[in-house]
Amino acid sequence: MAEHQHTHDTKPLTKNQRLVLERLEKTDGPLSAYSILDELRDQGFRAPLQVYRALEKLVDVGLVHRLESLNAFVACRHPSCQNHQSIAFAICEQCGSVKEFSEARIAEDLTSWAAETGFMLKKTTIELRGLCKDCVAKA
Amino acid sequence: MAEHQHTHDTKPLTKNQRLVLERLEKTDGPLSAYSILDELRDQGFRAPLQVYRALEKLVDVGLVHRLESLNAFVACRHPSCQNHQSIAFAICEQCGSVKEFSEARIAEDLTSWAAETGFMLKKTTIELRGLCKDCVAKA
DNA sequence: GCAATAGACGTAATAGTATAACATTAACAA
DNA sequence: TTGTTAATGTTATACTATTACGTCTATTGC
Repeated sequence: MAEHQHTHDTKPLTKNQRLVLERLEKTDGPLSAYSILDELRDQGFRAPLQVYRALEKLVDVGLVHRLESLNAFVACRHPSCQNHQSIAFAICEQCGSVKEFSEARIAEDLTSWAAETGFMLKKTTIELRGLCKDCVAKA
Repeated sequence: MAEHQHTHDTKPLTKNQRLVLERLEKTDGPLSAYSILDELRDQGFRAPLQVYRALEKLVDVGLVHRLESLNAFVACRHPSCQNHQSIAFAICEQCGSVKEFSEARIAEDLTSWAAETGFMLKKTTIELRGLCKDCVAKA
């Protein structure tokens, strides 16, 4: 399924992929596939599959990340994301903001755990839930 | 069958909670809420909410974990799980097995990231996808 | 040029996951 | 008993995702 080879990916985005990506990039936070669909009806989107197909490609090439714990998607905010094996997300339960980060030590720890265990690691999902700095300050 | 001991869990499980937990404990792998429902129809289960309500409580007290990337649930295999802030799961994409583990260093890394960032961490989701040792050997 | 092919797209239908809303029953204290 | 709370039962619905199939278009090979 998902090959993380977007360094070699030169093919341009299709129209639908571009529309979905632009919608995500304009939004400061995660969007569900169906809310993307609703926001793209004016551009001719009619069915979920148009969104899901675009998302699949965008996630493949690393321009979009899927947040498993939210069933939602965010545009990648990381300049040239391809070197980070282990991307993590901090999701604020108050304001919904999502902060993407990448810690080398965490990636190393998971890699060494996999090596010790004999697990062939393909992909990691790391999602933190809590309150962002701003929302902590307000509380 | 061993009794689980949770520090903050004094109330005994209700009938539905016990049935759902037993079903998960008998199964070597994750189950979706709806497959639990199907398997408990003989015990009188009729509607998804009976399963979801039981699962919510079981997850709360730590007897069951939710796998976000699978929309599925597993019984906790960890003796006295309450001390592990950062539980992680390695999911085999070939055979579906799930290995639960807990690495102190990862928890420390995430905690220190949160401290530096001002993020008030409530819960972490760490899910690894790949091939387990056995499936790598077979390939 | 012109099939043949492959990929993106459109559309309808359906499968799978989760919760809202409300009625009923059980447990139990005043 | 009666009032209260928690758990349960039930129906309906919302939300998320995929299957199946048909069309269109761009490219490839002849």
